[in-house]
Amino acid sequence: MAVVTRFAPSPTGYLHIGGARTALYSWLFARQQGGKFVLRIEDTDRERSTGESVQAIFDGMNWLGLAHDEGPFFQTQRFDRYKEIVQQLLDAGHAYYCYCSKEELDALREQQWANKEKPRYNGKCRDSAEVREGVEPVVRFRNPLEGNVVWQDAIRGEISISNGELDDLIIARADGTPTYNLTVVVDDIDMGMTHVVRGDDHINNTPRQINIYKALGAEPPVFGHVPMILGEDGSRLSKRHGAVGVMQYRDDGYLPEAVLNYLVRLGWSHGDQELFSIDQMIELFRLENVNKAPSTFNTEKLQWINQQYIKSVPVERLIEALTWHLEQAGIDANNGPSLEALLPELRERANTLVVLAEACRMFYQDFESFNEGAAKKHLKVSSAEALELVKTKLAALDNWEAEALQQAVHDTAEALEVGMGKVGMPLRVAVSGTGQSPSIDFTLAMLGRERTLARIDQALAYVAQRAEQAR
RNA sequence: GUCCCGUUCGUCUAGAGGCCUAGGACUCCAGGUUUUCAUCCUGGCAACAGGGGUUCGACUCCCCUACGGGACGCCA
Repeated sequence: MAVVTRFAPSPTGYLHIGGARTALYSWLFARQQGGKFVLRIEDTDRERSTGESVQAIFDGMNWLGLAHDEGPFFQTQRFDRYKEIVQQLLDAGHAYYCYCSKEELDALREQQWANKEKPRYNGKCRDSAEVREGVEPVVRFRNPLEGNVVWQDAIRGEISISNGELDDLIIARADGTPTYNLTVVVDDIDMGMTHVVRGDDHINNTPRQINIYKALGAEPPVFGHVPMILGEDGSRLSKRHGAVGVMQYRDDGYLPEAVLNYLVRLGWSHGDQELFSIDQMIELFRLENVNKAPSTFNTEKLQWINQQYIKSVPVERLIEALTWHLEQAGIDANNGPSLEALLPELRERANTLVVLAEACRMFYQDFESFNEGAAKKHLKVSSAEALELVKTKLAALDNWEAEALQQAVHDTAEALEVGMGKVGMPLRVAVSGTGQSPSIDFTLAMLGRERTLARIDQALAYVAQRAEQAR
């Protein structure tokens, strides 16, 4: 039978990192098995579901490249189908009407809690529903009283829960709308789901759902419950931890392939391997190798992985991803050297695209002032001689190429009988403004003659001003 | 409280009874390369939650305890 998996978030917020990992695992499994990956939006809670959240989920999945084969399906568009199933369960005696009020139920829960019992519905309407005029009843599922529900979890192994722990859950609200545990089962049956990979907060729902499958005469799918992801401080991931929506990682300069690689390794591994291409993930991923314990998110490792990708991804791909950041930073990449020429050097020294975009800035924009620390250290009054001489030598060059440029700097140091640092660093600060750049020959070559000479003049003016002040 | 699940360096993890003097990666520290920054290279610090069993032998199997998490909604 062909494998079908799904990702079924409820649109009550952005796509967070834990959901993204669950989606990735589900997607990888489907791809590996040559199956289908379905996207379903579980929006039956109309109070909390929003259109923005739906869009945020689409954006996140799209950015990560986790394409679905079917859907997106919206549960709110399938209410007729759920009603049909509720009626079917009612007719077969697997469900019944319950007239207990919310107040009664609250009181019951409170009492049970006080008695140190597990709060459960007491089954008051299970056998003899006392019809109350003017009260719209809810529909409850008639859960078996005896026995255990046992399943082989693809990640956790065998899990067993006694039916005695379960109560008769509500499958349709008083207003007739269906609830989660029903819709999820109906959808997974209708959509032919063979494997359900989801967060382990659903472990406790699984036995209830299995009972519904049985009542409907359907075979339950294979379940795999993935552990949650904890925030950096070891507590539950929340907004407090900053970047929790996946799109935030784009904004912060991460490549989606790096995020995916980080995510796949968070809770899963293949020996000592750290870096996986998408194809390798698809080939090597195994649900049974997913860890059972929750894992803690670690930005430093994500950054390291991101850096590995920035260094190794094809340059066209890097440009594609970087373009958005250049725009955000207000940098016009047409106003200078080609990114194809520039990036091979710059990519070695950036761990995010934000940092990379900033490193590009000096090649496309002039600056008004020098970094204070760098200028103080390297644009000294005594640096003027070296700057003057190197400017003269550079200006005299016929061809503006790395080798000749390097030679000019070298000759200057030799002529003045000083170390390379005495010439290179003032020059670097002069052209970059910050004191940080790739090798000086490459930097000058990319910058071009005109900009280089103009910036040396700017630095000379600064030094002169400094000399003036010193007097 | 009840039930379910989990527990190897600070973090992500390897480990399927002898291969473990517990390996790799990130971070950190110390060196080296680099005129800067970064990359890169070398080396170092650092863990089997605790207690009982089972076994010739336990990180690996079983039990208990502790700790952590989850669930217990007319939320999903």
